[in-house]
Amino acid sequence: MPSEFEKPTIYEVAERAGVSIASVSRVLQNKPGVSEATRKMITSVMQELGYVPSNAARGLAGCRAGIIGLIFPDLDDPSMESGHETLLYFDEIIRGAQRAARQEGIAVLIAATHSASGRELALSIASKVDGLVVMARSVPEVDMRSLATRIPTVLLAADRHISGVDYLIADNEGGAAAVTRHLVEYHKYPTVKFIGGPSNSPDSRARFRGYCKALALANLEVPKSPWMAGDFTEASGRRIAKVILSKGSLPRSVVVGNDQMAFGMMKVLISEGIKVPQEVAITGFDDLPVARYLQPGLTTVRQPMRQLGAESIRLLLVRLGGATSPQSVTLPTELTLRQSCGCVNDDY
Amino acid sequence: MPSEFEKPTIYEVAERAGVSIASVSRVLQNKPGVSEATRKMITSVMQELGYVPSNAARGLAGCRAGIIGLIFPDLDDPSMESGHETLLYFDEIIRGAQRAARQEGIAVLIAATHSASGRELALSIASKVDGLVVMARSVPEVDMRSLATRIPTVLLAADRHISGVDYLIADNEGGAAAVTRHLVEYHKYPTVKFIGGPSNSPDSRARFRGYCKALALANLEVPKSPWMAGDFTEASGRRIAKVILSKGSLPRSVVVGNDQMAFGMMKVLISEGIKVPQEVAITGFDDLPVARYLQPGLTTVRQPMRQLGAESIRLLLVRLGGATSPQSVTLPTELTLRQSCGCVNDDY
DNA sequence: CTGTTAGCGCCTTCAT
DNA sequence: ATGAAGGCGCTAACAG
Repeated sequence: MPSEFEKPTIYEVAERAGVSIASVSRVLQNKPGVSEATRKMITSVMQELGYVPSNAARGLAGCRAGIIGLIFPDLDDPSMESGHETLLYFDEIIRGAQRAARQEGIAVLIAATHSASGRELALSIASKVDGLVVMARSVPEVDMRSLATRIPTVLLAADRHISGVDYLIADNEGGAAAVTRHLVEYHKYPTVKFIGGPSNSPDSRARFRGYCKALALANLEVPKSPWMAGDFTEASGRRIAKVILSKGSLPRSVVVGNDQMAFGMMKVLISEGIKVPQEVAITGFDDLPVARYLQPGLTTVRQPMRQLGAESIRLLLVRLGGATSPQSVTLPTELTLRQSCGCVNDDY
Repeated sequence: MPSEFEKPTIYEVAERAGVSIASVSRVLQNKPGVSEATRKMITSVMQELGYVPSNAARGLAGCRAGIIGLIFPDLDDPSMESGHETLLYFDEIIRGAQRAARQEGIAVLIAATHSASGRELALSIASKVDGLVVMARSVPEVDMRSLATRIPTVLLAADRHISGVDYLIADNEGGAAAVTRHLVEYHKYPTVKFIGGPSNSPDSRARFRGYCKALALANLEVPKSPWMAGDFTEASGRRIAKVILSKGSLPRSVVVGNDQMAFGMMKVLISEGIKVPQEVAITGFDDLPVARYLQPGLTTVRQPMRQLGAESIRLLLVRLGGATSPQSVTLPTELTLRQSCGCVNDDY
């Protein structure tokens, strides 16, 4: 404990102000029961001393820690040439959460669960925070269940398997249905294939459902399962594109489960001389920042990532405020037309 | 306190194990003085109860909170069409820090200082963490000074004005010199202009210095100040490009202070029919993920953002471990050649 | 309106 | 090797 950093305590403030710690505490929390005079007096002493209440002590004394934990899977695929790709999506959510939290005066703790460590990390985090926002697939379901009994939790983009937690999801089904319909009805492409993500991803499954619904609505044949599937990484998109190329014939259009895979596919296809969208139309899902910079611009479904983050905090606060029953919220998605679907839309 | 969430305490564990809390505490910290038998016994009881020590209590009892705070400026410019742009840079640093922290078993609290709030937020954060990593320009220097006396701090990308804190910087000067030299010596462009960022940005200043050094080394005329300057946003890059266009004549090449401004400039120039790099060569600084997706790919200087994040944690831990004197570390940057400088490098 | 007094959960001597 | 007791800084009843 090499601490040259001596922080003043509530006692010093009280003594210096000639009052009891109770009054100081009251002032700290803007509670009634203090005369305006002494309140001012105390306030000024706090300023003078540069007093900052110890969060630990507060937490212990029964109050909240004033911290919310965000848990995300650490999806970074070391096989990727640059580790950048997976970040964007979560980072946007984190940013949204961070801002909402700050408005409420509470801090945000972030934690990425390295594949294995799930349980351990989650518990360690849980002991430091008042509530948890957990991204689907970052904590094994068993552990999630036990976690949820210890601490208020909001699950992001997850299926509703666990009771007693709040759920927050983007309208994957609707979004996927919208792009599919666009391809089918507007562009009238003869074939529209679907490329899924990990089979255990609720997002991927919901998007596939939306795709199927759109097909059914157009009286087209509805497949039982995705045409092909990757793992939501750009690398898997590249792999899939190569498999497709080796098949000889190309589908006229393909709805890809997320942007990253769509990136990978487009790269490979274009580098092999295939024209996008003239020969194959491609759409993504998420609307990552990069989507608009691609050549051609990627038509995709925009997830309200910031809002997801912000809303998750709101839900948690409601819960912490003593909410009766957990909620389940779905945020809308939005079809974003660029050029990769065949539209001539100019994005700039 | 609508808490149906009952967490077991060290007392429950002790009672259930038929020992005193002291022993439990010893086990918790892997301290000697406990027989192997009781140690096992206690451990199993903890498992059984799903016991997790309260971080607040620990903090209070003199130990550390096990949390490090990251403070960044919330640069999001509402005037930008999409708020994405500013994120990438910080997010990478955060990611790096987050990982390094997790390896050390400590958590990371992130906070973005909304323009005004600086001081307040910083203090609130400071009470929750053991140490602080602060990005330049996120906290006013006065406040930073007082903060630094209360809590161990690492300053990122900041000038060394404050004593008693650690400094961590990327080699901006060297990087800028390297691109400039590339333009001058390799491409032999007759003119090489420099576009700066905010005048109060240490990064911007250092990069300008590097640019000047390279010019001097080539016996070229060295300007007193940047040719023009923006505020590091894409929007300011667009504005600058328009100004340049209105001048009539274009410089053959320009070293831009960061990637975002370079993006903005390229967009405008290209949309006005100017050929990059045939008519104007452009380089950036940072190597944001998007840089490689642009047409043409942006030649830039790569900052080791992840490493910056990781290293900042390491420095802080050294300090928390009772380091004698604060350090000052500079991480190398790397010239990344793509097409916007005139190279024919194929990045895929 | 103000002060007193218990704890909160854990760590840490000091005894045993 | 183990247990008992005090205290960390603060909040939350209670008394005055």
